[in-house]
Order: sequence, then C-alpha cells, then structure tokens
Amino acid sequence: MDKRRTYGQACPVAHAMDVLGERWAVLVVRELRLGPRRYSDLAANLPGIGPNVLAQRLRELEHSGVVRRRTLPPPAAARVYELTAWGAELEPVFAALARWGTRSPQPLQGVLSPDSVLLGMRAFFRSAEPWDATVEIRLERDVYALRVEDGTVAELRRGEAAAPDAVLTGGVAVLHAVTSGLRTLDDALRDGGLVVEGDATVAHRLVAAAQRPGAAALGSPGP
Amino acid sequence: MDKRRTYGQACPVAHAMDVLGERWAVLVVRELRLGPRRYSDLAANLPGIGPNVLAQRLRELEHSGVVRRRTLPPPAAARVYELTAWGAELEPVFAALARWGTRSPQPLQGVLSPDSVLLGMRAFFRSAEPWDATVEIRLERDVYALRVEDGTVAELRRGEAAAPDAVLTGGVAVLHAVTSGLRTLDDALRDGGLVVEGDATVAHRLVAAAQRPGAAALGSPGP
DNA sequence: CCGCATCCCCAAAGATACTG
DNA sequence: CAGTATCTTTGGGGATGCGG
Repeated sequence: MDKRRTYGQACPVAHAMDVLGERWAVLVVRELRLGPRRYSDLAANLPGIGPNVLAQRLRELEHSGVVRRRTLPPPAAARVYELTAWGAELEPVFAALARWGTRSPQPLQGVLSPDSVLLGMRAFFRSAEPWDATVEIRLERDVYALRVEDGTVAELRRGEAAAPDAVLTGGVAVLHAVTSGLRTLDDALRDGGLVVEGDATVAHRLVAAAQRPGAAALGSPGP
Repeated sequence: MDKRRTYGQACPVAHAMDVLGERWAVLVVRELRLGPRRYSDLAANLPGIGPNVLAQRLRELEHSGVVRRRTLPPPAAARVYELTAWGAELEPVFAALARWGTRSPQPLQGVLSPDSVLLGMRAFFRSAEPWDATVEIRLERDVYALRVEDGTVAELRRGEAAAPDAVLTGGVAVLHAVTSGLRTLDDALRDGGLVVEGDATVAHRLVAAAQRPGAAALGSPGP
C-alpha cells in the first residue's frame, strides 16, 4: 500500500506540493536547472542537507517524474541526476517564486550557490537594446556558458563556452554584489575581485542588463 | 534567539521556501486567495490539517508578512485571516504551479475544496470571443461572485454578486466534472446536479470558457 | 460555538559514522 | 564517490479540553 504522506486533494496546486513540498525538494530541483549534476556536487551546493535526506529526496523526485538518474557514457562514467521534461517545465514556477522572494519585506541574507547567482542574473536580465554575445563565467570551480541574442538570454548552462567574446572570472560574492548594485563592475575589476578577458564592453553590458530592480543606484554616492 | 529552521541562503527562491516551505503553508495561502476567511473555515477546507498546525502556520505566515489577522467591524465581529499585499503577489506563483501540476504524469485524485474549483476555472479560463457577464456561483455552502469582461475574468471573490446575469447552483464535484469535460453542462442540468437561474446562455459560455485543456471532448461519445 | 492550547505518538529531518 | 545505517531531535497528525 502506498501510504505516502499526501494532501489527498485533486487540486493541481496541492498535487504540485505533494511532489515538491518536502523539505529541500525545491532547492534540489533548483540545482539541476542548469544541467545534470552528480550527487556530491548537489550535496556541496546545498549546505546542511545531510546525505540521507538528499538521497531520499532524489529517490522521491525520481519516482514522481521530476528527476531522472543517468549514467554518463564512458569515459566519464559518472552517475548524474537531471531534470525530466516535466521537471524542466518548472521554469515558470521558479521565475515567479524568484520575483516574489525578492519582494519580501525581510532582506535576503545568507550564502549563495554559484547556480543561484547565475539564475538570478538570467531571471532579472533586461536589456534596453538588442545585442549578441557569448560569455563564459567562471565562479570558483564552476564554469557557465551564457549566450545573449537580441538582448535576451538565449542560453545558460553549466560548462565551457565555445569561442566566447569575453570570459568573466571571479568569486560568487563579488559577482553577486555587482549584479545587486552594491558594487560597480569597474570597482571589482580594479581590485581584482573580477577579471575580464576578451571584450570588456560585453562584460559591462552583461552586468548592466543583469542589474536587479530596486538595486542601489551607484555612480552618484549618497551623503 | 531566532533559531527558526531556515535554509540560510540569500537566493530568493530559498527565501520563498523559508516562508512557504512548511507543510500546509501553500494550501493555507490558497484558501485565502479569494478573500478573508475565519480559522474554522480554513480548517474545514483543509481536511487533515489539525488545529495546532493550522494555528502555527497562520502565526508564521503572519510573522513573515504573507497573512494578516483582522477583526471584522461589528456587527460581524469575527476574526479573519487575509493576504497582505505581498501575499497577494503570489498569484503568478499559483498560476505557474497550477499549470505545472496539471501536467503531472500521474492523474490528480482526491477531494476538492470549493475554492479550488473556482480557482481552477479562473486559471484555465480562455474565451474565443469577448463577452461580459456577472455570475453568482453557489457551491454547497459557499457563494462566489464572478465577473467576466471582454472574455476574461475581471473579478472572482467570495460573496454574493450584485445583479448577476445568472446564478449557478450545484455541488463541487458536479461543477468540477463539467469543467473537466467529464460531463456536459446539459447533462448536469438534466439530472439536477447543477441548476441555472437567469440567463442560461451565460452559464454555457462560462462553462465552455473554463474548460480545462486536455479535457475529454464530449459531444461525440466513444464506443 | 469558535479559536485555539495541550498532550501523546509517530514520521521525518538532522547529525554522524561507516561501507561497497 | 555515492550513498546506507543508526541515533537523536524536531515537527506533524490526531484527540481532547478549555477559555472567551
């Protein structure tokens, strides 16, 4: 008998919470939004989760059809977890949740996973003019490929970029501070918190477009 | 010391789950989407929640700024819970969650609260042509006012409608079956499962527009 | 009655250690 | 590396009770 704890409602929202309502489940899915990950990478980016809980969540998400286990073909024969087609359809949910979360009366505080920073950049990406570029972003040990087409983010995934116009390297906290408007890109470049190789104009455009709404306006420092 | 259990991440999604991630929290908010409710009405529409958990969720949601407690002015001096402005901004999240939930590989099964049926009708409302109408919908002991303007749902709230073009009365299960395409409105009217007073055309238009995508196409019954 | 608080019990989360 | 085993702690489910 399937005695799983469920809300027992036919409401689609209730069913969604049956699938995603357990603790850590949403954050596990979030860590898979930019591509497949291994168990230990998931654990490393979800501080505090505990191995048993992570394993159980992955099992449940697999069983409900959100996540799929796959073994990479040799020579990289590693087991990875990735979103199913249905799991990938959670994008609009994350978009709405992220916008709602930023409007919280309480300030956001805590650590940030590399994925979160990149996902935040994409979520709030807004460009005044159409432009194209391919950027590789290197945060500590994670590498991301970001392609802008017509002023919108056409692609964002984990992994190296082919023939990038610019490579942006730095720390998670610094990049987040810059896209949050707490620091300027020039300031971060000056002290080496961020480093740009290639077309610096592209990096400036990228940071400008990824600026979060409500961010502190820099350039005219207050009293 | 505030030792509340939190994910400790600055990610807006993680913060949203800090607020909404506890069991029953999302469903409590759902029950407040169509207007203020009293404690006992919430408990009645959330079968299985238990009084202590409901009270605790309401306290937490109030503390985090999603829900507000209010005492209605006399003579109806009752305590009600209602969404704050921030809580009302969860609408896009519910819309996305509902669409995702209906695309689950597993079929939705269980009971349905009256609010869920009405919210589902609004979520999937899609009209081919512009039309206006005010409809009052009476499900068991709950009454709703629904106003259609230009073929879209301009208003949906709990309470009686002023000068409705039609009044639709019936049971939760029957209305859900009709909007799900499992039964036709005419069929439900024939056996009294639903009753229409006023303009029957309006009721037919309403049901047609609220038809869920992927619903079984009736009219040409199978073998 | 309505709006909870209390109590008891069990299931799930957290922490740690350990293994194929 | 990818989890399992085990133990402790916390929170939810269910019943009952009590004050306003």
